[in-house]
Amino acid sequence: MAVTDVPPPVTDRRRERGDRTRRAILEAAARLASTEGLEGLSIGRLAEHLEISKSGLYAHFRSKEELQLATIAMAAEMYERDLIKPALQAPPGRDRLLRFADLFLNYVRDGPFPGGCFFIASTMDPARQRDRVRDALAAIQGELLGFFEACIGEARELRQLPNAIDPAQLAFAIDGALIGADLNYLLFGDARFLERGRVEVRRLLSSPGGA
Amino acid sequence: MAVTDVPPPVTDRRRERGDRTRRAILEAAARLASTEGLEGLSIGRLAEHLEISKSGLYAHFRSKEELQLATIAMAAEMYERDLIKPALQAPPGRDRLLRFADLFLNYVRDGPFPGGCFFIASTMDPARQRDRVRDALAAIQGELLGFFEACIGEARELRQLPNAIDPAQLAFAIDGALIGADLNYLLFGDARFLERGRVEVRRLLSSPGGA
DNA sequence: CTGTTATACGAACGGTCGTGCGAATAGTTT
DNA sequence: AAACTATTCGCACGACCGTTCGTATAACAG
Repeated sequence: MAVTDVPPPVTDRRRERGDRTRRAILEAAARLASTEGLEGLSIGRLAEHLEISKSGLYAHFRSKEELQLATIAMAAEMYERDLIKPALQAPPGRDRLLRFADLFLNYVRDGPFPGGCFFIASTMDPARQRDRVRDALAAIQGELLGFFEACIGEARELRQLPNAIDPAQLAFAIDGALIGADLNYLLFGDARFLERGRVEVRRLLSSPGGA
Repeated sequence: MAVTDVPPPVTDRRRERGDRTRRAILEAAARLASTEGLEGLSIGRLAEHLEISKSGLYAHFRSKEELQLATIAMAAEMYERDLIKPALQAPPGRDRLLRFADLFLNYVRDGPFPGGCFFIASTMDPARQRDRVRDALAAIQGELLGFFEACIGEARELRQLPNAIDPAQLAFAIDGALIGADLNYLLFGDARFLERGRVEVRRLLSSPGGA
């Protein structure tokens, strides 16, 4: 049966162009969605911003929900590339977590998303009422909390944190400090809140206070 | 000049009906805006939900922005009545702050706003790009942080907290715990995150760990 | 009663939304 | 060169958006 299962001899270089524009669309969509929201992001404005036609853009997605899901996936890819991977260069445990927090807080101010953290903005978006959007966002937030907990577990093994702490609770506290920094920074336009987030994460990870 | 400056002898009871419907509109608007967002809240749907005509509703406001601002004011009034005033019944200092946190977290789950905390949702809303909306939200968030700091100051005078702590930093941390509880609860639909918020606030206010 | 005024309504406006379709274009393969 | 196909476009649709306006209603004043 699988006589011609050899993949169509790599010939299809015809799809390259489409993939490139698709990526360009999604990067602009992610940027725009951080300020306009996933639901408020309109296909017309996005097309205008990219200087292509509305239908030419729309041809890449079967519906607005698909565009939203693809935008979330693109944003996740960007966070992976810009924050997670660099943080993994730091030694495990507390150092890695501190590195991530610093990278994140700088990303809020100088990163590609003018509306602060893309995922915090999306979590509060009306689009979260679509089940598939909610599931996608929850999966990513779950991975983030898992990453925090993993670092905390490593820190505990390295005796950087007392054994008594609850990793899930501490991960929640760190997450809250980062979210609070993002929100207050956006609302007041005052970078001191980013510094408060930095300080708070360090305080949470300095063992004496402990669990 | 002011011969007839005596205010029209209180006669105007004619405005009573309008004020009542205006309040009804704004309460429904605040509820709806917590899920649809301040910008996504449409006049048509709001009118349909209230079973009045679109123009009848619109007559109460000169523009959508005015509706948004009035909705924010109504929500602030509700928070004042349901959270701040009751919290002030508790003794000053740590007790008052803990009482507020508990009230807030219950409000997220059982309060009149199906989309969690109205103000957290609104802060991430595209409507924040309107200057007057942003200013109104920032003023309220500023008052909240101020309330936290005041309680922390009282707690310090009552020797419930060490003198070394930074009230602004601690207020920021408490705010972050509450925001994180709201966000994660909405995203995962898991009430354990509300409990994590409760625990975190208590941990932050138990002096030993301190600043 | 008549007159006044606050309140609500119906209908319509110009625009933009998401979405579909058939034709034109461009790039690759024979 | 011709044939094929991925990509893009122009155009149109029905629905809803915020907003305006003229009109009806209903409560009060005199």
